[in-house]
Amino acid sequence: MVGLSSRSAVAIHALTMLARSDDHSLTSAEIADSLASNPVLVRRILGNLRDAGLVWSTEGRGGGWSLARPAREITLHDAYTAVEAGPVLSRHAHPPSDACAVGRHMQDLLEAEFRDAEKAMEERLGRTTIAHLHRQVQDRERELAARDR
Amino acid sequence: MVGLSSRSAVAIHALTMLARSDDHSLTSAEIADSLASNPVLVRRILGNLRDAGLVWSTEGRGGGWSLARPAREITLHDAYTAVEAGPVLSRHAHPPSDACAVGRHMQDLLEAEFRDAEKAMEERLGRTTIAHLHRQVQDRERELAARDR
DNA sequence: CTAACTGTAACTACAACGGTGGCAGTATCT
DNA sequence: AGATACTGCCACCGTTGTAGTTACAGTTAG
Repeated sequence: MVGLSSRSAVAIHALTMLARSDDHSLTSAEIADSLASNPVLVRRILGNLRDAGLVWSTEGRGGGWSLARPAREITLHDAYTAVEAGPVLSRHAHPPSDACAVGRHMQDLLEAEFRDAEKAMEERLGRTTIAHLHRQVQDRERELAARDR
Repeated sequence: MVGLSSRSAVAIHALTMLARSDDHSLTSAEIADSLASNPVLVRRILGNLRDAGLVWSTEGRGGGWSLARPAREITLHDAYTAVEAGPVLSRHAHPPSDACAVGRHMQDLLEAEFRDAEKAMEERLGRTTIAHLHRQVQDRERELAARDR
């Protein structure tokens, strides 16, 4: 029931913020503010994104984070795989009994099924880019501005 | 990284065992043996499957568990939804800041994306039935028997 | 009435999570 | 030089969900 960590959500949120300000870098504190979280957590996750080549950071005063490539070339799947290590559907906690015909084969069979299912999910995540989310945010902001006029 | 619980794996494993012995019921102890687990855990999970109408149980001596409908009418998705409550991709831990344009909309946008992705996964799980897994187990057993001849 | 089951509650040990504080390293500004 | 503002990293905390276990009440068949 607990689901996976919320790291993907944080990563995608941060990437969208970086896409929004592509002319200047953002600090982990600024991103943490938007997330109502704290800078260390943000740096942990953005560190993963950097290892995956999605963003880069500069140290020292005036430092911060920027996208390493155009937002339209970063998918949600990229963010997901960068920060979320394990499988989504978890397998048997122990290997089942070898004395049972079902036990002998179920692990293999489930592995194949679960992998396919996860692949379907990841494939769907790969269809949306950060640029797409960024544009949606802009559209919604424009809509709000028009309503207030 | 931790992924979801292994309840789906247990549920599918148990359902396949029940499909295999559709003329007699199985006890939670027998199923637990095959899983190298323990009966209480099995009863917990099969209880969920019963609530979902996938299996039924009889109490008392000679009691046990049976499928409530044909194995070809039970998909992995049925098992999954019966035992796994929460979302697979987890959302923001907190609502983001309302003071940030990205924060204002990201939760909604992510919800839509993640829901689509989860749907893709569930749709794939819905394509495989317990009967299918059962047949695969039989095939593999036949293959093993042929090899030993 | 005893044996063999389900059903459920209570408990343990453990792992991962979000979150926090501290501090070394690094770059910029004055 | 020295202060300032960042990243990077480590160690720790409290909370939560997990698998697993014990215990026991309820139910049915022999």
